[in-house]
Amino acid sequence: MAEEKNEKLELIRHSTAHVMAEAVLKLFPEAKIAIGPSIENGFYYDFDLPRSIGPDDLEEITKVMQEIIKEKKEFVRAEVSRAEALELFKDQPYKVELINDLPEDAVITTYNQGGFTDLCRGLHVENTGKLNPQSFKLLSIAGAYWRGDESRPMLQRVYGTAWSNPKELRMHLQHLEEMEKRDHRKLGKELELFSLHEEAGPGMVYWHPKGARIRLAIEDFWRREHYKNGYEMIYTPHIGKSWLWETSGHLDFYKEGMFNSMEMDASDYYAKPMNCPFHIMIYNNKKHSYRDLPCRWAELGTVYRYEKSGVLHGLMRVRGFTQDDAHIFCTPDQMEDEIAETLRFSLYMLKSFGFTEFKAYLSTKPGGGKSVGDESKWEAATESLRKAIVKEGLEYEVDEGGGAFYGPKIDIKIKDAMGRAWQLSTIQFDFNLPERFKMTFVDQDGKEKQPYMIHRALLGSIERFFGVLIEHFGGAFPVWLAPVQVEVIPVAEAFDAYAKKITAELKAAGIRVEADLSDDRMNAKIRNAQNQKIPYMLVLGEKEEAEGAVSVRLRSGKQTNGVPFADFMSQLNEAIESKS
RNA sequence: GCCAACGUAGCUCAGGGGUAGAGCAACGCUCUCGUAAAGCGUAGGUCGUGGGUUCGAAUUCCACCGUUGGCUCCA
Repeated sequence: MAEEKNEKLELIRHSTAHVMAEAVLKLFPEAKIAIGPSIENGFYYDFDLPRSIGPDDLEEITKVMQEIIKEKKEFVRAEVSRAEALELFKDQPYKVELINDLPEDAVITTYNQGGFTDLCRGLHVENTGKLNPQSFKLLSIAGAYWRGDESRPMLQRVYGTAWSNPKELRMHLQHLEEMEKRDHRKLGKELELFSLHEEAGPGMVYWHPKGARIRLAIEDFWRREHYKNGYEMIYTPHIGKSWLWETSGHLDFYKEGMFNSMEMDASDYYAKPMNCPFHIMIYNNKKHSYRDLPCRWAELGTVYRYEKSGVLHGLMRVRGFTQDDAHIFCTPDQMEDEIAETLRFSLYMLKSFGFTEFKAYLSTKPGGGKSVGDESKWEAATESLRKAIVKEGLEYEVDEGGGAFYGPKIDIKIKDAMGRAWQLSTIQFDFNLPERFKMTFVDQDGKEKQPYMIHRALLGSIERFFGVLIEHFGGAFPVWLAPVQVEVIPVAEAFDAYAKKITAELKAAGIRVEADLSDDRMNAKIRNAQNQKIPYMLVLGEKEEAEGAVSVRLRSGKQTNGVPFADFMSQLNEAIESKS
């Protein structure tokens, strides 16, 4: 059923793209058209236009599209020879390029909807009348390179969304609005969590007190769990001499991603784009026995990468960020257990933050000699990754040849409350650095051997993870993460003393609590606390003071009056404990 | 880095060649209040930065910086 519906929507979307192309050609007869596929929730079409278009043009295009739809023009499929196709599209250079790139034996098909013919393998709805003029909407215009190639011309891409009826369209637009409301950049401002400052450095995150409280709650939990799971914590510097980056190979392969060097005492220092070389310095500080292994060393390591200006995005893509990094150094026969354990731990951590849907991506050895390390190592490592995924019963996809040159990896993507996928965890083998830094351990047979090195981040970067959390919870963090867990609200100044007493007791119990002693009216105080999405509001007045009780209002609006303070405390602690 | 749009008060936004506007927030005063915004008042801006055009630029033009939507990139 669902699949059938998706297929139908795909036809609608792709057909709408054709209608848009016809409309654009009507308005801009000299336009060159490129490609126009259906995508998730909609479609796009790429055009090479005589001038850049804006929102007003979208309206014009929409009107013309609606007229075309009303004409109920039939989509007619035709098979043509290569010569015919080239003749047909002789004024459309992008189409000509596509035709020339089709394999020898390809069956070339076109779709004609009366007046407009497009090179297309189909399929389409029977006629434009099957589309509803009120159930599509052109959303945005963006630049896109022809065939995604930076060196080719930049085309104008028009994005649209299309549905089978106006109600579905309305629901989708509402969904988009909801996503906008949850945007971490907007909520970060409203809830005073963090800020970015162009004058102080783009892509550098400033954590405000409330954001810092959440971060500390995340980090405390993270450290506790890492110690429980056999990790040691280490700290390493933020900058290092060029020797490190020459040895690691970063200066050869990754220099444009690094901040420029600082020259001091005739040496060049660089801000670290990765923590690995530093962890290796600690490893290489002494000779290791097989008995020492595995070493599991974790660090919330802040790294700096000079990301291109156009890719920065709130907390999701920044230039300075903290990886929840760890490196595992182990013997070949420990590898399989270590990988399985790391994956289990990773899923446990993500589940603790309320994520329930996961998908794994296994990336294997790149072809064409673009990799280091011998074949047998790659095979063994890839197999251990695959086994771990299967053991956890995870759904997974294999990205054949998608691994980095230095080793295979697993990436874990989660789905958030809005159904969007985010890549968080990564577990990667590294066959490059142990070689370059000449890492060894002494095995049972007394011979020096190279350890396996596994690089892993569970949350990814703390900044990005925070951004994902903000959007996942829409700013309404679970109690254990909420920057302010309890807001104490006296109904009038006369009860400030009781409010202070309750606040002090909560604070002494380690609760993140705030009292609103402003001269706002109680209603306004509730509204403010509600807008801050504080999980518990304690309203205190004459009755509560007399009974030593509190009236509890949840951010859901649910309230229970006259709760004995001790009862509230245990209810609160239970909520914190259960991470709900 | 590329294409496009945008940048006005702490925030959200209006204005658009001739003395810079609103709401919220802030501050002061009055009100002492029972579950989503009390009232009055005060203060707050080189209109992103630099340059050009003009008698005069926040407004027009150019360059730069940044943000946003995408593209490319993310060994």
